[in-house]
Amino acid sequence: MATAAPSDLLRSARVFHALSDETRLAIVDRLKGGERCVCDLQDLLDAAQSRLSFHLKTLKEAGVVTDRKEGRWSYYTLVPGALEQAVGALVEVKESAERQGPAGECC
Amino acid sequence: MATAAPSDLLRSARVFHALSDETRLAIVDRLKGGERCVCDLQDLLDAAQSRLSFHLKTLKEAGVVTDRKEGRWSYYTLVPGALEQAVGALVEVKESAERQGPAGECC
DNA sequence: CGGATAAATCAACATTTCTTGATGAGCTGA
DNA sequence: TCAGCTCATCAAGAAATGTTGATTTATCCG
Repeated sequence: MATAAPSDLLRSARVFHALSDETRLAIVDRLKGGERCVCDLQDLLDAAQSRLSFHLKTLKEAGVVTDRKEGRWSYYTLVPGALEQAVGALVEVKESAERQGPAGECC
Repeated sequence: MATAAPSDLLRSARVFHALSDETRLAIVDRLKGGERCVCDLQDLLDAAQSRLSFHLKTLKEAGVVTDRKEGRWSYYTLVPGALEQAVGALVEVKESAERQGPAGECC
């Protein structure tokens, strides 16, 4: 119910943005099964290599995934704890929506 | 763990996109306190009227909020149930990230 | 060494998204 | 009826985003 701090909103917005693209959501969905290399994702998602690289970079910058190099491969995984805040914010909104006591008068 | 159906991803992506903007997230945050008219949000967020209208439309199209007209005012509220799916998807990813059993070999 | 492979990066382009200021539509109250 | 208010919509422009097809870097193996 209390309104969130602006910096929290900003951080959540970043995560939501990372998840706002269908391709990225598909990537994340695959990573639920564990670590994957880019070439693997390429096959699974039937996406061009540079396209995948672009989206992985976006996810990484949002802190949702990390990578690890091994030989000529890059492996990506979900970052534990990355979604804490976003989940919290989302659940709060969801619960408020369900409470829906017609609230604070206005105008 | 099971990978999500494409249509689910698409729907979640729509919601995440709605929440991927700081202004919209601030709007939603205000609506947690209950129904608000546009003019009220305008004051609370210090945002130009047409800008607010634009973002409210985006949120409405994503199914996150609805509006109700009364006289010359429009009141917006959170839609109960709108976030079910997105919360579910997000929580699944979060939990997978925490399980992080180094999974299915690759390449 | 030299060819092949994995993946990041770049350049160019199209598309989408956001912002601002103006205009228009509907309601209200004097 | 008319002035004023709330709000949606439009038009124009700026900025961000996503796609594609090179090119580049690093690694591996023959």
